[in-house]
Amino acid sequence: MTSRARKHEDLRVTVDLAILTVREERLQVLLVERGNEPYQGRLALPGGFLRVDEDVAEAAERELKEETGLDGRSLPLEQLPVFGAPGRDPRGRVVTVPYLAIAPDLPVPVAGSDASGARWEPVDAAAPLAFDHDDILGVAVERARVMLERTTIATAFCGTEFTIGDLRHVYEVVWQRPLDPRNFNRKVGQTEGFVEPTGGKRAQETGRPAALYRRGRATTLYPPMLRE
Amino acid sequence: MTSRARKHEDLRVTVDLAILTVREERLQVLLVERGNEPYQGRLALPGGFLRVDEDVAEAAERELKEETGLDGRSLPLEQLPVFGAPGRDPRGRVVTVPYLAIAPDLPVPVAGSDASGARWEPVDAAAPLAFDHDDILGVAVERARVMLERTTIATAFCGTEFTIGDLRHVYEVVWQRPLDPRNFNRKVGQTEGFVEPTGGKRAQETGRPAALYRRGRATTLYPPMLRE
DNA sequence: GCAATAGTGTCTTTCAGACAGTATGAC
DNA sequence: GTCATACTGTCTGAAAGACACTATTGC
Repeated sequence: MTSRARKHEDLRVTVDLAILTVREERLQVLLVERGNEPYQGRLALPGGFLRVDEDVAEAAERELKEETGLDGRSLPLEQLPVFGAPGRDPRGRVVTVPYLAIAPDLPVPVAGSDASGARWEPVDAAAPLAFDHDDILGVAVERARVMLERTTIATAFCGTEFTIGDLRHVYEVVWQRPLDPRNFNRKVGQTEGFVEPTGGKRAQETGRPAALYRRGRATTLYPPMLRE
Repeated sequence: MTSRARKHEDLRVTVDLAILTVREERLQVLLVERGNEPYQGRLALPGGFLRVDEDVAEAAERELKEETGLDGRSLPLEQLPVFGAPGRDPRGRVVTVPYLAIAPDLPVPVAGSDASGARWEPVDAAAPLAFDHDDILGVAVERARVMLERTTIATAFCGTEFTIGDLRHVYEVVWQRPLDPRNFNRKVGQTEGFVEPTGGKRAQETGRPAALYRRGRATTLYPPMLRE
C-alpha cells in the first residue's frame, strides 16, 4: 500500500443487501421504494452508508436489523464483489459492498423498518431497479445457486422445522429445475449432518404426513449436490 | 440506499494484490518491503489507493501493471471479500478491496516496479506481514484452492506451453497433496477443452520427453476436479 | 542392455440418474 | 376400499481411486 500524497476527494462506501427468500413457489428479494432523488419511486435493494466506527460486516448486520428486524448473527450473510464504477451513483463517487442474506419465508417485511414500503418481489420480475442494483441482484442470485451446491445453506431458506419436500422445493425454486424426489431424499439422507429428524410430523390436507427435520451441524456438502 | 445527512469523515479505499505463482516447488506470493511507517521494513502485499475516476477493477489492473509489468487483461484477476475493520490501518479509516492474481513463474519481479524490493516469498513463510495482510493472503490462497476445483485457472500458473506433469504439479503444490499421475492424465484428457496438444515435446535430462499442451477454450470443469 | 520419466489400460467402488413399488394418512 | 402424498428399493452408467503395465528418450 503506497502512501501517496494526493488530494482527497469525496468517496463514500455503502452496504447493500440482497435478502432472498422462497415465497409462493418463487425466489423473491426484499426491496424498498426510494423516497428521494435519484431514482425516486423506483425499487432498490435496502442499504446504507458505512459509518466510520464500524466494520463493513457490522454495517451489513445493522442494515439487516433495521430493514427486517432479523438478527444478522442468526442469518448467513455472504459478501459479494464490490461495485465501484465511477458513474454508478449520480450523487458522487460511491463504492458499494453488497451482501447476500438468506431468510426463511417471513410473514411479511417487518414494519418499523428504516425505509417504508419494503416488500418482497420475485427476482425475475424486479427489474428495473435503481442504480446498478439489477446487476447486484443477478450476482446475488447466481451466488445463492452456487452455494446450494456445496453448502447446507438451503436450510436457511426454511424455518426451524421443515420437511425434505420443503428443502427440495428450495433447490427447485432457486435452480429453476425439477429434481427427482427419490434421488433427492437419498442424497440428503446419506450426507452426514445435513438434516436430523425431530420425530415430529406435519399433517396436510391430503396424503401421508411428512416427517419433520431440523438443520444438522454440517455446513458443507461433500460430495456436492450437482446442478447440471 | 438511504440518503442520510451526516458528517463525512475521511475514508479511503485501497486495492491490494495477492499475486500468486508456483516457483521452486512451492506456492509463492509477490511481496514488497514497506519504505514508510507504519510497518516500515515489513513485507506487505502490493497495492495502492483507488483514484476517483477509475473503477475498482481498473485500479487492480493498474497496480498489477505497476508492480509486475503484467497486463491485467491477460491474467485472471479475482476479487476477494473486502477488509474494512476500523482499526486495520493506523493512519485512518481504510477499506481495502483485495484481488487474487494468478501468474506463471516469472523470471523475477520486474524491475522498475512501483515499490522497490519486490520479491517472491513462499506463502507459508510470509507471516508476519504488515496490516492484516496475513489474513488477506490466507483468503487468497483458499480461494485459489477452490478455484482449481471448478475452473481451468490452473493453466494460468503455467506458461503458454506446458506438460501435463507441469499442470499436475500446480495442483499438488496449491493443494499440498500428491495426485496420481495416471488418474490426473485421464481426468484432464477427458475434460473437453481443458488443454490442447501443440504437437511439440519437451526434452529433459533423463527419461522420455513430455508432450506439450496449451490452454483450451474451456473455463469451467464439469465434473469438477475433486480435492478431498 | 539399463535408468528414468511419460503415458495407457483395467479393475473396483462410489454415486448420480432413472424408474417402480410400498407406506401412511384422510375420507 | 379410493385418493393423495411420503418414502424406500433397484438397476444402470459415469467417473474417481487404486494399481500394473507399456513407451520413449539418453546413456
